[in-house]
Amino acid sequence: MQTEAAHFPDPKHDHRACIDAGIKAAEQILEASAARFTPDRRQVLEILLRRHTAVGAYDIIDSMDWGGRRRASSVVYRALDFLAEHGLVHRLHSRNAFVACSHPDGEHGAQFLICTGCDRIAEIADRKVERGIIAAAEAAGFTVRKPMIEVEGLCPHCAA
Amino acid sequence: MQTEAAHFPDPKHDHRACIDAGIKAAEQILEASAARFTPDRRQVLEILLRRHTAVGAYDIIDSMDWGGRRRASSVVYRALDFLAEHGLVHRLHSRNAFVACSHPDGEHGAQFLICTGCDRIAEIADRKVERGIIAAAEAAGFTVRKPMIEVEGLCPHCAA
DNA sequence: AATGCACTGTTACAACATTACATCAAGTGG
DNA sequence: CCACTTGATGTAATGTTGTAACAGTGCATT
Repeated sequence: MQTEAAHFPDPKHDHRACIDAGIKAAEQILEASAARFTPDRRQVLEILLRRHTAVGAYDIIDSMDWGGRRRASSVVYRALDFLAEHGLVHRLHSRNAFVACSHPDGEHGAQFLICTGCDRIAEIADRKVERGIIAAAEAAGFTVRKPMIEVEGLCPHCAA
Repeated sequence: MQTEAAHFPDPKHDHRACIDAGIKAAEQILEASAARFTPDRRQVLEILLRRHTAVGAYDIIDSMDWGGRRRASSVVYRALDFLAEHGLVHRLHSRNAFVACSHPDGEHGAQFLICTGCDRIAEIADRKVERGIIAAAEAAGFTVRKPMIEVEGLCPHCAA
């Protein structure tokens, strides 16, 4: 895997297109592993794709269109677990919230840049950072399984 | 600041000494900033120092000696907020739990190695990792304010 | 038709965290 | 000594996030 360029899209980018791309990618990935893309799962992913921010589970519930009838939180947590297993969403521990994966290509570690100005998230996958962590851990005899890196700060638009 | 060696102490180390050292360091730091080291605050810090693991707030409450009378959770959260402000404890977001700082020397970023075998935590402060994160963020035009790095894996004793 | 399986829906609850407000104790200036 | 301020404590109530357990449903397979 290459190092991916981090990406804070212009606030006025073609958002419809990036939602469609995310859904399409999900369809392919799920079809490839014979997993079902049910209406709840699709809707949860769409809600996350509609924003470039992290969204709390209960916020997702509020956004679900269930024809007036509100469902229990477990419905959404189940969909999120499923999507996370397939690498389509990530959990942001520092916010207790979830974000759509910006490059859903199977399992991958990731680092998140979280703008405290506009709440938007950029996901990067910098191999150098990952290697640095692994090296520092090894120096302590520690075997890395799952690095979690979440960085708060200001995106280019908010810093300006 | 130098890069600090990560540290998973031998399970049989002189634990009494490392608690005393932590308390003593806290006394100095708090005296220096004219902050009060009240009994609740001292006891919370001691409970965290007694373990090398992250401890949940309600677990701390259960461990407090209040002479039989249980206090409300806010008492402990207040003490934790205070200790965190003074750099004496850190919050582990991936666990919703708290850990005593292993080198309380004023403000510092930190990375945590979390053993999923024995739950013990090692805190490291690797400048190279920190610089790597900052560099990767800068490449996206992102200004780093507060990096959070928590790595799950296996400590030397559990890997063996 | 019977079976098995993945998914759905609901209740109840566990775990984590904050707000609001009353009270208390120590220090300060009158 | 008293009134006042400030920081800390005590408590109840509530808010937020996440799971466990179990019944039901739809559908493909045998």
